[in-house]
Amino acid sequence: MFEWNTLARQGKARAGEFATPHGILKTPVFAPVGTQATVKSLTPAQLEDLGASLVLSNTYHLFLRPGDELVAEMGGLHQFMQWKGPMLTDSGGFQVFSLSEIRKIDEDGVSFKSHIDGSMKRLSPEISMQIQENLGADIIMAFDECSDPTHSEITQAAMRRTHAWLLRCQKAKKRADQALFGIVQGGVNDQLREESASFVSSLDLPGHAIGGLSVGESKTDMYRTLDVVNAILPENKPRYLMGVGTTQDLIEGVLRGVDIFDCVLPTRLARHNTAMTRYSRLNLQNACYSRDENPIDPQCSCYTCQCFSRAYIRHLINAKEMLAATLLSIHNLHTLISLAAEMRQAILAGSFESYARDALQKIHENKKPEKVK
RNA sequence: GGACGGUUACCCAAGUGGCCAACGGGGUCUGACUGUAAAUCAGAUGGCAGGAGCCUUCGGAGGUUCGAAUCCUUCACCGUCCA
Repeated sequence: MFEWNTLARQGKARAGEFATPHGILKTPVFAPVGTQATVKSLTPAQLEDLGASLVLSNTYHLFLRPGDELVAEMGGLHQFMQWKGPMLTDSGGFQVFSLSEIRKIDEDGVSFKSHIDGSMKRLSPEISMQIQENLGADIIMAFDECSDPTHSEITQAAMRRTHAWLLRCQKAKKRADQALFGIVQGGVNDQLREESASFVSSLDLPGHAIGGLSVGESKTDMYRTLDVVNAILPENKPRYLMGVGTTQDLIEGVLRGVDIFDCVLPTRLARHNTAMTRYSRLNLQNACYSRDENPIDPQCSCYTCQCFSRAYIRHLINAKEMLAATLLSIHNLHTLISLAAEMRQAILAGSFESYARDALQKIHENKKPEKVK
C-alpha cells in the first residue's frame, strides 16, 4: 500500500502510479476540491464521468460541521459523501492562513473563532490527525502553518513550527490505511525552502507536499521555489503541489516534477461565470456571447460542450439559474483533469517536452477557442 | 365641467431654492478569483473627455432668482374623487 511507481520520466516530469485503499492514482493528476464533503454543484456520478480520481475534503470545515465524529458514525467520508475513489483531506493548515483574522497561533496549535457561530475551536497536530482519522481519507495532510510568503521572519517561524508539528503528526497518527504527507513550507526564500525540503524528506513519509505557494507570490518566485524544492524531494515519492490550479501552473508544475495538484479555481471560476479553456478564459457573462451558438470550446469533449451553446449558458447565468454553475464546473474540471491525463500520456509516449512547449506558447498567446459558426 | 394628487436617468424610486449629473433598489455592463468564511467580491451605469475638466438633463414652453428637479404661469398626459 502507498507504493509509488514511476512508469516513465521525461526531463523532470514523471508519469506514475500511487496505490491507495480506494484505487490507484495515475499521475500527473488534478484533484477537484470538495471542501464540505461535496464538490460544489456536482454529484459524485458527474465527477466520475469527468474522470476525476482523487477528491479533496477539509478537516477544518468538516470538524466544525457536521463534526468528524458524526462522519465516522455515518461510515466515514467515502460512505458519507458517496465518493468511491481515492480521497485526500487537508489538515486545516490552509485555514491558519485564510482565516488569519479570526485565529491565534501558539507553539502547540491554533485557536480559531468559528466562522459559523463565533465559538472558539482548537486545532493542533494531534487534533488534526484525530479528525482526519475519523474522516478516513486515503491521504491525510500534516497540520502546517501556511503563512504570507513575503514576510521572511514570519515565514521562518512558520516553517520551523510546521516541522515540529509534522513530527507530532507522525507520532500521533495511528491508522495504517492512511498515508500521511508532510508539507514543505518556507515561502519564497530559497534557503528556507531547502531547509524545509531536506527536513521533510528525512522522515520517510509516503509522499510530500509543497505548500505556501499560489498565495499571492509571483510566477517567477513560484516556479523557482518548485525547482529548489523538487531538487531535494526524493524521486521515489509522489509530490503534491497544494492549491494549484491554472493550466499554465499545471504544465509548469509537471515540467518541474510535480505529480498531484488540487485547486478550487475551476469550480470557483465556474460559479463566478468564467470558463477555463486550455489556453485562456472566457467570461460567459459577457454580452458578446448572448447570441453565440458555439459551445464554450468546440474542441472540448466534455458534456457541457457536447450539448450546450455559449448563448444558453449565458442565459442561465443572467437568469441566475444554478445549472450554470454545474455546466461550467463540469467544463472547467474537464479542462484540468483532461490536461493532466494528456500530460501523463505525453510523458508515457515520450512527447511531453514538445507538448508542454506548444501548450505554454498558446497560453502565452492567450489563444481563445476557435469558433465554428 | 370641477377638486386634489402625480409626471425624475433603462425600470422602480428619493430629492421640494445653492452641498444635485441628482440617495437607494432593480436591471445592465465590466473586472477579480490558485490546499473554498467565495452561487462571492469590486467598479461602472446622461454625453464627451477618460486626475478633482467641459457640455446637456428632472413631462413641454415661458417666467421669478445671483442661482431652479425644487417657486410662479401655462399646456400636455396619468390617477383618484365630485358632477
